[in-house]
Amino acid sequence: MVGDQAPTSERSAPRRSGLELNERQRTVLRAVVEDYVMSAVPVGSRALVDRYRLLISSATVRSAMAELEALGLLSHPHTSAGRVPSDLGYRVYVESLMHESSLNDADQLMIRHQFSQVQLTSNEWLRLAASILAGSTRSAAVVTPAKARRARFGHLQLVELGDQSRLAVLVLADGNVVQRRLDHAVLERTMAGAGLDQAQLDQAAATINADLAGMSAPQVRRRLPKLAGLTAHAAEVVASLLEDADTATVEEVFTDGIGNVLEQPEFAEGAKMRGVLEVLQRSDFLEQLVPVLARRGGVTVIIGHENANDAMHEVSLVFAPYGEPDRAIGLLGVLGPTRMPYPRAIPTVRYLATLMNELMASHSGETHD
Amino acid sequence: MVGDQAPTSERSAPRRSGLELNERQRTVLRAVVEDYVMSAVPVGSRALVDRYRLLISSATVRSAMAELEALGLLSHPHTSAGRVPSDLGYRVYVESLMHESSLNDADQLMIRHQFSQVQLTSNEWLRLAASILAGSTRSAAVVTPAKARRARFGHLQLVELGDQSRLAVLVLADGNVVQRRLDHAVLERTMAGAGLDQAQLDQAAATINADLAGMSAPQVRRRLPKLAGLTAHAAEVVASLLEDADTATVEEVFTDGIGNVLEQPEFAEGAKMRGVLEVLQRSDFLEQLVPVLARRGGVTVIIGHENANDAMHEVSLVFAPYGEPDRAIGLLGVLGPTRMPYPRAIPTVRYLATLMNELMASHSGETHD
DNA sequence: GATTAGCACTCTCCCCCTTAGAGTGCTAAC
DNA sequence: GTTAGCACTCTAAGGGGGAGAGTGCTAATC
Repeated sequence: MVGDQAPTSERSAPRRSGLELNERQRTVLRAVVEDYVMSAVPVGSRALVDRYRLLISSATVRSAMAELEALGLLSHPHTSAGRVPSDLGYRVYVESLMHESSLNDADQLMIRHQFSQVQLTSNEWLRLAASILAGSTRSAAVVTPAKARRARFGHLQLVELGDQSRLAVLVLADGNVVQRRLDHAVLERTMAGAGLDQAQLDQAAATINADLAGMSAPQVRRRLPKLAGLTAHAAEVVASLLEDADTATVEEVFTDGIGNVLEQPEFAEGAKMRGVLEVLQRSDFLEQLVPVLARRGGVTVIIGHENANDAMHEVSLVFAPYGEPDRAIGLLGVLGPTRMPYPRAIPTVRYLATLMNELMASHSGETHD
Repeated sequence: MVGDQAPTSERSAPRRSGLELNERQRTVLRAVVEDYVMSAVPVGSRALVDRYRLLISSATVRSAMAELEALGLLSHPHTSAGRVPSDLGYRVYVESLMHESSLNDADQLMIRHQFSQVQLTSNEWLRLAASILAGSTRSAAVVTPAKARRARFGHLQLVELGDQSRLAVLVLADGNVVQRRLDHAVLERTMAGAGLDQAQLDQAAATINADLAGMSAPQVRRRLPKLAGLTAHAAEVVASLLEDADTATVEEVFTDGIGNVLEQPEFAEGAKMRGVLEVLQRSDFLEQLVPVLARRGGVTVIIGHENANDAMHEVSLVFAPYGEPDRAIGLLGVLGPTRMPYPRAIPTVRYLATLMNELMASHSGETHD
């Protein structure tokens, strides 16, 4: 179920055996995590008893804490400071201690309302989703557009713009649209100087639309030798566009709320955030995450060192795929310090993923329609 | 030349009279700025003499510094620290002290080479431009897509996708492409349940293409009552898309190198960057900047408090418009601490703006072709 | 008359020390 | 098993006290 060679080593359940916690340990761990998430200050036994009205003494809490530390769930910044959850501690909390509720109705309504006010452009959805995620979790939000794993031909349109420039607009089977201006020097050469009008372009496009329906880039390539003239040239462009779509790292990533993270004490020195930002912007990090998360489905939480990428060792990701498995898949989620309000983030991410699914379904055509 | 009600109060020349600096003052100011830009440490008279081999004593430098301070060009963090340039000091430096060279040939070649390796998609250009700007100036780069001030109809295509969903693809006169899925419930109602095939869609699109050529949103609106059926519905969609394009804040802003800025000592505490990021992402800040910069042309430098936006008081912008004045205008530039390497940033921004112009021109069709 | 050497003065930065306080771990009593 | 008590540890905060960098002024110099 969990890929072995996955780029991230997240786990979905506390699979280590000796991790049966007794009720007291569970209570203490839960309280430590929740207190630390709120306050960002290492939490001591005394404070815990006071704040959570535990009906036991601080000494008892201390011994429970010592046990939890031995299990690797808590750690000690130094001898005489309070306890801090380890990555594993958060993991156990997320898996089995957290009170996870679905998003309350008021929030759901508010979110739906915001979506209803926006035009039906998918980019606007993505931006809005990022904005809502960021605002609601006080973390950084990341949303990638849904795209098919392998781009397939949908529909081509060749447009003669007023001033002799030409544009190829390719609608992919997954509904995304890519475009490219045509180098008209090349075009004219192809046509041996013959003038091109819209009718000719339309005809070429029609031929191609009939010929290449549903094809992937390699399939179009194989078809190329059978074509000639303008049609061949256009098919060449189609192949190239499909290849671009295949190889492109997730093209546009919508982020929001990076400032939220910069405000967290963990990232008070801004330089710490640098590596994270770079990984997010430049590398194929998200691209690699897509198939992993898609396979798992639902919300995946990746905590600190569970992330194989070094730059991400101090942050947690709460992500979910959205879209239709074999059609177009995108990712959305939040990124923040490991000290993240998981009970808030997880339902929010889950809700937004289902919402995006709904939106995509209702506006992209149910197949049984 | 400089707009009075412009959202930013940048100036293009040191217009205050009593600002005739003598040669010594100029030398000292230049040295202070350059030293401070490099080191980020307030610079003292002694260090200046040593490092810049000035053939005068530190006492002389001190008196020159005192004069510059009286003029408001330098300031004193505290009694016994070195001098730091004020915003005005940087302004004078940029206007009349800086040795501005154009970008050296090697860099130019390197940049061109990178562009030549990228497919002819305008989004890729923008991303690449941001990446180059960020890397080359060690600041944050911002690039907005070129778009027309007022969107005009270019070419409409209605696509029947395989699964009964329909897509309107509108090519604007400025070459940008916007799309919208059509709500087929509405469509079916319009057509009174009649099935729609691609031929009908093509015909409607053809009618509209002939009818609406070059129109802006209000013009299309006025034309609406004269249309009926599918054509009217499509024209309605066109109008709505044009209005979206008009009112949209700059949709996608490509940024890169935010981490560069977070590394600067000025922004060591990450929270300082928060306001800047928010202004950049959320507000219509850049949108408002477009007409101002377009009117001025060339590279505009906005230093610290010259920026009317409070959040931007600790950063400088070096920006230039690109594109064709009456067609489609975009912005590109860098954002960093006021302590910015202007002599590097300005030529780089200028070069990239001209390069983008070239790219747009060569791929969008010269009108005399 | 501009420039410079000399000097007193100021202020930050850093190091060190001390103290207060929070928190622990252990032990013995309950 | 739980708890009170206590000694111990470690940090964080505050307070000198130089050291050093830098200034501004004045008087001497070119």
